[in-house]
Amino acid sequence: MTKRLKVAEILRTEPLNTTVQVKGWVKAFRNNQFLALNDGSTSTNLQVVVDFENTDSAIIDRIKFGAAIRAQGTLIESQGKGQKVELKATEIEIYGDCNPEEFPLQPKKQTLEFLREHAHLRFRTNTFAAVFRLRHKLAFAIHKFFEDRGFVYLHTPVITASDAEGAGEMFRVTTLPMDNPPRTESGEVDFSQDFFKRSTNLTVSGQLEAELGAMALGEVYTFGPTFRAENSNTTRHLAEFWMIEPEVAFNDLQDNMDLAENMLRYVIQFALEHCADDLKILEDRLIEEEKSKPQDQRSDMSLTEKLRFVVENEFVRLTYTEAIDILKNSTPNKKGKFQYPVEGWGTDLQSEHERYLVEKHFKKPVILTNYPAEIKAFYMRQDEPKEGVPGPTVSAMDILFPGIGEIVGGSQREERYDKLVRRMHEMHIPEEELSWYLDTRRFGTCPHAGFGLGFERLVLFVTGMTNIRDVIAFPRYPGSAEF
RNA sequence: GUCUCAUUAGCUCAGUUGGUUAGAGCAACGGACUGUUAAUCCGUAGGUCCAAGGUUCAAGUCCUUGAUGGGACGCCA
Repeated sequence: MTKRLKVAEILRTEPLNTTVQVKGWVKAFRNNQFLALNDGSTSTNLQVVVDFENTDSAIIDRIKFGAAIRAQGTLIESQGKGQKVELKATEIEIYGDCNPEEFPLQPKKQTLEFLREHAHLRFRTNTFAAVFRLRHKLAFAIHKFFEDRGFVYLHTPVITASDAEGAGEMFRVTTLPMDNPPRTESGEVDFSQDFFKRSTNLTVSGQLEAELGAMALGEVYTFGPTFRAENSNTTRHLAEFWMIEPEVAFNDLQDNMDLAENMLRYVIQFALEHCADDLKILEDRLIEEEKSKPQDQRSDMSLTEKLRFVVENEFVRLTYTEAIDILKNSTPNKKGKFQYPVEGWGTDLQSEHERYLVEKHFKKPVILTNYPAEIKAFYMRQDEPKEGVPGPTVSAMDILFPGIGEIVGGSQREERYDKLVRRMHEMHIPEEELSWYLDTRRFGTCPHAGFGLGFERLVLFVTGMTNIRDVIAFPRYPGSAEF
């Protein structure tokens, strides 16, 4: 019995003149003879040469695009150009037929929009196979990065009772009957009769729980699904996405920036080292896609050049106040080219402003820090007043990437109990609901910092895909929860 | 949620100022060829022109409403 080998292993070890067995799916069948076989282990296909004169024609007829087959024979040096080795098949077995008249995919270019509507089949295309192998490697690289640095992977709950985090609209979790829920005397839904005896939601962030872990384990991170019920319809938002949230005791804002920047550079470097084949597929796809764009809208770097550039160059770090100055004096602002003119200090930056800073002014990733307290979350550490800064700021940081915008959002946390509680009152956040969170500040509080990284946004950047719905297997967004 | 563009064959798209029988490339199918690599050559089949209403002698084409999809913006990761 010949052991089955994966295509990736065959191409790596090239066991010439031995009998090998492969199993996979037909990607092409030319000339009744040349079968391109892919088993998912690599983007490269194995050429299987079928002896059509000595193979049952009933079998030959069933070798169709998409069919699952087994092939066995001798691995030889390729007699043709285009590949080093090929399998001279003596046995072909069909596991699963694939009727070309019914199969939605075709051996030709298909648009991402079409494939999105057939998301259950799109793994079978070169592009999506490459995207999902890369997604896996990036997830692995993130775990390795933190493991190598002594972090503890903390699993924070998916169902939470807190609705005070303020990160966005939440999906409610309940087992109460929707048509006739129990009501209190005042007529409100009586959640004390619900499964958890209180109102619960899907988590919008594991940060607050991660902070609890960091207060004893020192360095923790979360990596799990996160849910936002915002009605966001963009190429960079999902209702269900995966987020990585490190939280580190005794780190300040500078440490936090270093950690985020090192992590991003590490995982991108990891992809460059371990996913060259898949990156090549995606790079070629991008070049092909950009051919239809006018010259001035094409990127001046290829995908891998862009990734190398990020790995080799330090991110630019500047404060919100400095960014406002640059934007105020920028050519587009003076010429009235911004849809939202930069008027003064204190308002949030629009995405056109972020894009200008990253893509035009600095032309590299940018870390913006020390935002106005007004526009940021309650738990961010309040800065000391500083000359030249018009209002109170917090030790926040956002990392902006070209083409993606905000990929990381984080801060040094407010560890001072009094200041934190005062801020919660100002922002009308009920203290009693977060008493467990405030306990961290009451018992052995310490400076600490953390951030959230949107995993799909990272995958977007590394794969060069442009719609976030194409880097998660089964995307959830307003009006869509298919599959 | 707002704005905007689109919807014609399995896919990607043409379709003129409203006018006879709606076209192409690719894919599929049949055949030829048999060392191909986006194979090639010959042939065949394939249409509720998104839906409903309206204008008109006449609507794929114009108008209204809706559905679906793309993009931009806002919210953010």
